[in-house]
Amino acid sequence: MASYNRVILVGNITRDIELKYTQGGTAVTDVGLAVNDRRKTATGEWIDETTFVDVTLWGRTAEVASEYLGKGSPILIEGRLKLDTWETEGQKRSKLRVVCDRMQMLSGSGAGGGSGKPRNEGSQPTQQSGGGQPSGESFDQGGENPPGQREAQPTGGGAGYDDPDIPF
Amino acid sequence: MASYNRVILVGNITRDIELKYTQGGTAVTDVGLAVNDRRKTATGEWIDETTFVDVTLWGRTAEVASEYLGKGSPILIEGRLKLDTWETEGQKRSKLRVVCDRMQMLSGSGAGGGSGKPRNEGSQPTQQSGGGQPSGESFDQGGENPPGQREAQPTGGGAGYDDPDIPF
Amino acid sequence: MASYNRVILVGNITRDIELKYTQGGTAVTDVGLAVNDRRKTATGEWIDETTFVDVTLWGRTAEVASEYLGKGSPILIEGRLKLDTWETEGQKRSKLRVVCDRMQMLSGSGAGGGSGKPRNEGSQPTQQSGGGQPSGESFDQGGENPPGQREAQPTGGGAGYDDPDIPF
Amino acid sequence: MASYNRVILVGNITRDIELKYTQGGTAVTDVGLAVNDRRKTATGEWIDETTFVDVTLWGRTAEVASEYLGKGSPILIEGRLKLDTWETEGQKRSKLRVVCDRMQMLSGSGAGGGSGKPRNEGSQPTQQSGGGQPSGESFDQGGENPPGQREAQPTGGGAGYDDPDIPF
DNA sequence: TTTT
DNA sequence: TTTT
Repeated sequence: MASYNRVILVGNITRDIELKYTQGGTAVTDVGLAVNDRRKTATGEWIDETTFVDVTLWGRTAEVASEYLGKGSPILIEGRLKLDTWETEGQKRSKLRVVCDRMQMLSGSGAGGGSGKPRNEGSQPTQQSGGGQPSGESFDQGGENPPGQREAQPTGGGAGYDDPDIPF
Repeated sequence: MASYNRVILVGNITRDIELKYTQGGTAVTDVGLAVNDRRKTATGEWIDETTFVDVTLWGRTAEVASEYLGKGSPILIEGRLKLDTWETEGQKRSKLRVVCDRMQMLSGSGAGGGSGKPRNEGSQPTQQSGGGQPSGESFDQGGENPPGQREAQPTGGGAGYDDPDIPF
Repeated sequence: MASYNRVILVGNITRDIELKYTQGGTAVTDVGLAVNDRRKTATGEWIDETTFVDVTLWGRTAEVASEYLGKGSPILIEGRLKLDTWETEGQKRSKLRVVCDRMQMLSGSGAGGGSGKPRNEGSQPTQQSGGGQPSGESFDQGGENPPGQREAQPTGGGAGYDDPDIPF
Repeated sequence: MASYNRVILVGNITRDIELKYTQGGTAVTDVGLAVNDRRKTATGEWIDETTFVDVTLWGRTAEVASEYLGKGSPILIEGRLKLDTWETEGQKRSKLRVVCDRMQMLSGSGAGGGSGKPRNEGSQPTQQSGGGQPSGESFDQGGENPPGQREAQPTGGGAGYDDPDIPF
């Protein structure tokens, strides 16, 4: 019954970012991430092993990514594993991906493909971006907040499960 | 400029939970956590090393903890390191603690000190509890949500930084 | 160039554990893990979403798992994502899995399907088990060790990349 | 009984690195890390909160850090919390620190204070460095290794718990 | 292909 | 005691 699901990756984006919007107006994008690992074989050689992962960004995080990041950009992703399942020609298929809860750009200011100037239109720059998902109802009754809340960007709307644009 | 701050601990609660409320009505509690580690010394002996950490829970998470958990209860905590600083007798002091973003009870159903029946009054049982901090404004404009949002318990209010009850 | 790859999961084992040995004598097993998550839909309902992941355990960790764990057992896994790739009928296929670096049993002493008595033959009980992979050469020149090393179970041999039993 | 202890930090080094060696010849260093976080206050302002943490690096990781990193260098640290305890003037004191299991430089090649050319003498460059602690005895019986072992730098010796140079 |  |  206990459960926990956390993935933390640092890697490079493998293709330019295509921002989409759900019917409901929520930004989404599927970022390809290459995570390189060096490890030693039995014979003592170092091999490079790359893990390619698809990472789904939602809401403001998706928008920020599409503005500031592109192919090659280094990022840190915090998210969770998610199993997509579908059927093709009567065949059940499934695929693990990562749904991003938090994204952190890692390119130094000045490095290409990274932070600094927006790629597309202007917008308030966001180096660290979390929570593409609106957290539903809030019980905030007085303009007060406990301290310590993470940078949870307001998201630009939301889309229901029945949204035809959402592939999962 | 890049930054990331994540702590994940599994351990046992070292003392019963004292729920407090800030002036603004937000629940808070400081949970003592003992994390045991076994490691081998130079001489090949196994030693048990315990790390004691104070973990701050906010909002609904704090309430859930005080209802269902007590001394000895095993839990998983996801949070971040936070440096408290203060002055005593002209001396600057500081202390690292963990601020909890997510709490997961680990006691099996039926085990003492854990989940199952509430310790105090009734309430909707919550096995996994995240986000004691209200996420501020929501831009949710139409009852739609992107899928994939974590179980973010509604919090019972909020308290500002100037809240005298909040020790940090 | 920077990279990091970390997965932390808590879930339940979905099938009994089949221990295998590589030609070189290393224990391996592929554990099915079900990670349950509750999240809220757009309409405010709670849905249960389960992520099924295959987790590869090596060496002593695999042996410990096969001795003490079975279908239903709750465990915590620390590992990394790994992309398996192969070809079937001229079709490139790939699949993400998790390779376990560390395993932690979560069943309370007394709970079924968990720690406590070995499932099969006897062996020194190991609650937390890490590092199925021998770390290769050691430069340890004096029988001394820095403190703080994690419980790295001795592994039962090793198998090279060319080992025909290893599927990746 | 179950336990887990994991810390993952990205931040900037706050002071130049002083490499020390234990009596046994193991390299050690205590790195100051500043982890910056932005969060929103009750009144909607963004505040910057910095968490200062001491991180202990051992063995090859310590050496690599002292060669390639300095004040300001961005790094990712994977480690565990450790409670140091001591007594001053009859007063029990304690302090949480992080013991590093893995270090990843994050400065782009070319960025100052980071990777690229060694700071001091030459050495094989190591971007990602893990495991300052020798893993103790190995049961490797045939020169074979299972695949998938992480880049575990050979460590430069080891030091026992009774080593007077080791402050914990 | 699945666990609580 | 502090970094960007």
